[in-house]
Amino acid sequence: MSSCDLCVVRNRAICAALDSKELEALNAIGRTRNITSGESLIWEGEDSVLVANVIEGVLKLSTNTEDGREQIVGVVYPSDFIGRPFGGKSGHGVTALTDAKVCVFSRRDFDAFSREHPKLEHKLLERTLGELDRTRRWMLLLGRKSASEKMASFLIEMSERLTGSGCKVDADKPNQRHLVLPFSRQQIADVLGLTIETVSRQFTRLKNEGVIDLPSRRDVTILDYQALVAEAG
Amino acid sequence: MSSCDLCVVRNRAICAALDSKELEALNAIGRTRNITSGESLIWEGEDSVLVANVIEGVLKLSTNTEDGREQIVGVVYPSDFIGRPFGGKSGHGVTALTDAKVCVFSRRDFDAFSREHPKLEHKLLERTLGELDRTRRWMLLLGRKSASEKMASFLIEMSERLTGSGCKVDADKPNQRHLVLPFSRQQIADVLGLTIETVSRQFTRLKNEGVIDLPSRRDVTILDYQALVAEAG
DNA sequence: TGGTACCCATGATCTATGTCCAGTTGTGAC
DNA sequence: GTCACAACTGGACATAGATCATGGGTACCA
Repeated sequence: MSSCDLCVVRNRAICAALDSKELEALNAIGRTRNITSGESLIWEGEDSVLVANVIEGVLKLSTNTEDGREQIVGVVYPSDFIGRPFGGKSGHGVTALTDAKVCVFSRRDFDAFSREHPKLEHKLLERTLGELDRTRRWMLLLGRKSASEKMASFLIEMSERLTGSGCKVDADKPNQRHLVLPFSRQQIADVLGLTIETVSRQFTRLKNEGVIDLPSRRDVTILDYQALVAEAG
Repeated sequence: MSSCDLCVVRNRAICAALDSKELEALNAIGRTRNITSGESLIWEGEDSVLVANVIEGVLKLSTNTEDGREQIVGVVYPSDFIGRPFGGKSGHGVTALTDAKVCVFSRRDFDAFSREHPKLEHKLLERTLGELDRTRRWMLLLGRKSASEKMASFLIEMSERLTGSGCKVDADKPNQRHLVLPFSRQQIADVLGLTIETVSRQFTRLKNEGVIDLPSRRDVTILDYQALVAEAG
């Protein structure tokens, strides 16, 4: 029995394209790896040497200007794919925001394997097209939205992406939900293209307006989801 | 002889993955279409019904907020691929910036064809991965760069993308190059997440500093490429 | 050759957000 | 417990870029 049979993302990651025999072959060239919060798996600008599937945890993709400003260009969750297949350099670093578990492959091995398995490549293509859509939507936010619109959009996105892992919707209160952010205030600022102070002020404003509650630094209770949707623009 | 044999992007578009027999089959489900400047091929939010290859011209991909602010999320050139294969809605409109010629396919037909031709899907995957890299790089610009850095980055990107079609490098003057922009001032603003006034002021500043010259509204002569690189941050 | 409509440049203001800094809260070590 | 450090909040002020307003080019059409 291959260890993949026990994998929690077996049916959601790109591996879902493979039958058990193929999966065994893929498993033979990969290995699982644990990463602690804050640790990097890939660095910006280095040659692409490895790719991976996320099994557990949340990781950020980020780029920096030479003088140290940072922009988070993507966030990946369990079952998401990481890395740049088919050559080239990695345009962004990949760093764990929480403790994480990933299934890593040498990029060369993975490239060769995927070229022989069109169903896998097809899954990867669908996933990449989806990621491109999501990224382009985020460009509208970065280029054209105000700080308050950015914050509202961020909280909505978080409540959608964290469903199941860090976000619970109570059947009694459909307009209300609770989430545990995998981000510090600075990281939220780096996602939204704002400063930490602006993010902090937006949080307190939303709290004062009764739209959210902040039980602790990493916890957010959305009290009025519709108000957020209206504010997201 | 299929009409593809005469196609100028035959060896650069995703079609390059196909042999002449396969190409004939693809050609049978596609047709060329001329688009005049300003005309749209795909509208934001509509179901994805067609995909296409660009043969001639330049087109923009853009999204809008409900109250009319626009962000250009991508620009496509000859040999680039347009549209969203494998279902879903189009997240952005596609509009010609110049007169253009494209090779269009029904999305359903194309989906079916590509699933039967892994080499085509592979090309499409490589192209999509490249586009995702480029898009993520642009996020750093939108989220973290100043107006002057944005303008410098824009002019550099233009001089790179237009090489061959609208940009000439003179061997005598390697630090100098000429380009014909496919954008109005407003469209440049929509690419950079700025207003038209800021774009205009940046142009005159760069001109006054001797970094560029502006022979006409759509023409830019870069006089000091290195200065632009330094300013792009 | 004059009209008209768009596109662009530029000056004068305004304001959202950045910057700087001081104070507070939470957390983990010993 | 308390010490030390990092994360966060919030006030005061500065400013890049937006907004508003005007006038000049340039192309197109009659």
